[in-house]
Amino acid sequence: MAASTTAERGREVRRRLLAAAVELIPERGWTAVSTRVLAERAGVASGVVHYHFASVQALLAEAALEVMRGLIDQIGLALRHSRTPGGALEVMVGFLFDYDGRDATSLLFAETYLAATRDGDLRASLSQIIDQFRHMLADLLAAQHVPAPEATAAVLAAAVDGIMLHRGLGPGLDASDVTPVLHRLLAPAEHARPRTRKAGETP
Amino acid sequence: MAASTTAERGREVRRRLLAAAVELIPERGWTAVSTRVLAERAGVASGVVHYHFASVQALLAEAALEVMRGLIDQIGLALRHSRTPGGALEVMVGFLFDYDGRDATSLLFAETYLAATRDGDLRASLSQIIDQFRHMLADLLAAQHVPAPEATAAVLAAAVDGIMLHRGLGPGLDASDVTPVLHRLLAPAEHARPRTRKAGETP
Amino acid sequence: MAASTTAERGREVRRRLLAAAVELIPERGWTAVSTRVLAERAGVASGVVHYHFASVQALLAEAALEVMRGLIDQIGLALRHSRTPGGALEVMVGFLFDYDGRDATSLLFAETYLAATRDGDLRASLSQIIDQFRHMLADLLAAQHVPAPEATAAVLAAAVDGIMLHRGLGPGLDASDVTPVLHRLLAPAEHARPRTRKAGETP
Amino acid sequence: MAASTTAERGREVRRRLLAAAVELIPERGWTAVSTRVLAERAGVASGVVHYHFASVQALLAEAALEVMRGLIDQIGLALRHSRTPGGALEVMVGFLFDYDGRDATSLLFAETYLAATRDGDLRASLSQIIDQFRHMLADLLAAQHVPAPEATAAVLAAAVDGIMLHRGLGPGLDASDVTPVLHRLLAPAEHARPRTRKAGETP
DNA sequence: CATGAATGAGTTTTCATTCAT
DNA sequence: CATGAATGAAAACTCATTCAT
Repeated sequence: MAASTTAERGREVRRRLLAAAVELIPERGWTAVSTRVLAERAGVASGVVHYHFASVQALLAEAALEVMRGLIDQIGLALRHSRTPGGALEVMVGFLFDYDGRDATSLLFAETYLAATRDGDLRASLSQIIDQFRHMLADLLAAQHVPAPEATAAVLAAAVDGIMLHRGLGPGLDASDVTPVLHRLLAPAEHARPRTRKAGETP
Repeated sequence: MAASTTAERGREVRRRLLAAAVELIPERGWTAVSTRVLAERAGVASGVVHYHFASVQALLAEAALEVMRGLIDQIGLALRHSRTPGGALEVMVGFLFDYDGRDATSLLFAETYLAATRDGDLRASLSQIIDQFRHMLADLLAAQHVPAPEATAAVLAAAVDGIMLHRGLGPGLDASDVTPVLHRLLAPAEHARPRTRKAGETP
Repeated sequence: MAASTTAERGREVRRRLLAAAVELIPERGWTAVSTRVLAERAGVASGVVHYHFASVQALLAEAALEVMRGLIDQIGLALRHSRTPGGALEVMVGFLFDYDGRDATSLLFAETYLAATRDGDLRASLSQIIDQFRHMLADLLAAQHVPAPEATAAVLAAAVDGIMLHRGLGPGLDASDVTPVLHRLLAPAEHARPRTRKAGETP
Repeated sequence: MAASTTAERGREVRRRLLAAAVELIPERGWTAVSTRVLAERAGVASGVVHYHFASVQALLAEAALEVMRGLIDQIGLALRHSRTPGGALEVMVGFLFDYDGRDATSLLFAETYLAATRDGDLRASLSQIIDQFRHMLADLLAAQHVPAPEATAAVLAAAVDGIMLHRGLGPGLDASDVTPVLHRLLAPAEHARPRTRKAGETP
């Protein structure tokens, strides 16, 4: 409202296009999102898409990465409040089971993973996001004395994505079943017989 | 050799089309495999595709499912020879790290998972394959006294697919790092009981 | 007429597209010949263009080269009947002034020359045609004892094209004016003081 | 330096646009020079093009004609210093072989010639430039007693452009081969009179 | 069984030009 | 003077599918 300069309206249109992409990628699938539907959904003329973005691919990538960064930041924030490995896992499982594998967000993730296999730039950006998340999670696990925190974080992150993927195929993976099993990934530290660890040792 | 009846040649053409699809899905992506390209790769006339298959989608689905069934049968066979939970896991990790996440087989899996989110029939078939595999793995784990064998099997299967997906993004997930962490998924029965760990043992 | 097999009708459509290109290149200019106008002029559906040709460029190139080869063959044929250098020149000037620099054929030549500067394949093909013509003309001039036949042929061919180009800009280059001047290109043998030349000597 | 009035900055922008056009016509081809690219290259906003020029065509024409006038003036200046027909020709050949037929200047000439066939105004302007050059050259040839000076000038100018055009197709037209042949165009006056040729002299 | 020509709607992208600011 | 967002038509090209042979 208010000012509405030309530049502001331009930015608003750009934002609408990104929002349209976020809706359309899960609805139709990455490769089926066309200039035409994007423009229609955003309520703009078709030429506008390529005025604001170099290509449809670039628009989709920007939109998808924005959402993924947002969600991962959110998870990161929640994780920072957990104080035990079990707590961290509860947070992640909590997010995971907010989605059922066939909802817009899950599909957006899956579509983006796959699109990344065909687009080097997207792959690089996505890879960076995953890396950041893994490091953050690893730091947390390390602080909670989970052994092999880097590898554990990597496996945990991958497992979560895999579960999301499998849940897309149908029911059969309930939080109540999955959670105790995932807990085992962090368990050794607790279950193992206490032993003395030398300073600086990489667990 | 032999007769080469018309019917036989027909089946041969059908087989060639399926083989072409298996090559092209990873190469170009599910939605980018076209009639023309399929016919070219199979060395047949373009009209043939719709003679043998109801649609391109149907052809792709049949081809992909065949490969997936084949690979999963292979894993099942290998699993049957394992006698400990650790052995079973070695088998799965062995298969997983035969592929690097960007090879034809990994891509075929990923493409098929995603295509299944848009195609009900494909989803049903794929879901059935995964289910079968889960049950088989669960039976195996149950026989080896792994607790919660169904859930463990489900998480393990999902984790393997998730790791495959993440490996597609770039390096950073080596078998040597991943394997010990995955072992924990099966471990609790053993770990729960205090035991002495030898020096240098990887937890 | 008669048989009209599918294949025959296909070839006929292809021919019509080439003919349409030959008309449209001079009419609209090389870069302004679009799929749509080609299909319209040929009386076929738009998709047919890319069924028969890899690209519009490829269609235009094939069409233009065909015409150029045809005309140059015609000139070659006529030249073979000339018995003196003057006669050869009359033939070329005769052809040149059949066109006024703004007719379809002249424009097709000019357009093709220019398109060749942007398309490597076309340049190679056109270059070959010009080379052939130069060699043929050089042989003729050599047989008629014109000194430096290769260079003379090259200059003569270039001059003819240059005159065609300039005639496109407006009047001012009449055959009656141009012909005697062009004759000088062949003249030295006559004008020069007779001298003894060794066999095989390149002047 | 100094004032930098609004008007001055306006003229500067105009100049930058013309310079951009001179670069872009050979780079991309006349018809492929777009408003956006022009504005980008000139470092100005896209709307500016239509503020300073009636159309892109008009901008391109003005830019191209300016360059052509400049080059022809340069040649004219050099010609004025020549005192023999041979000297004049050396000047022209010197300019011609400064370019290889595929350089920016040659392409600009070729592009402009062709654009002129589609644009009446451009054709008129270009025609005038060529005419002026022909008259100037003719006067020079007349002063040096070359017969039929007008026609000779016209053929010479056309031949030079034709050679430029042919050189664009590939190698095969070296200055050392072409020059002696072109000399014949002016030669009759000299050659007609018997003379003694020194050994090694290039005819 | 198989062919391959044809269709026509679909795709992404580029464009000159306009106009409110 | 200049900006830069927007328009809508047009570009080349691809596609699954149909069908006469």
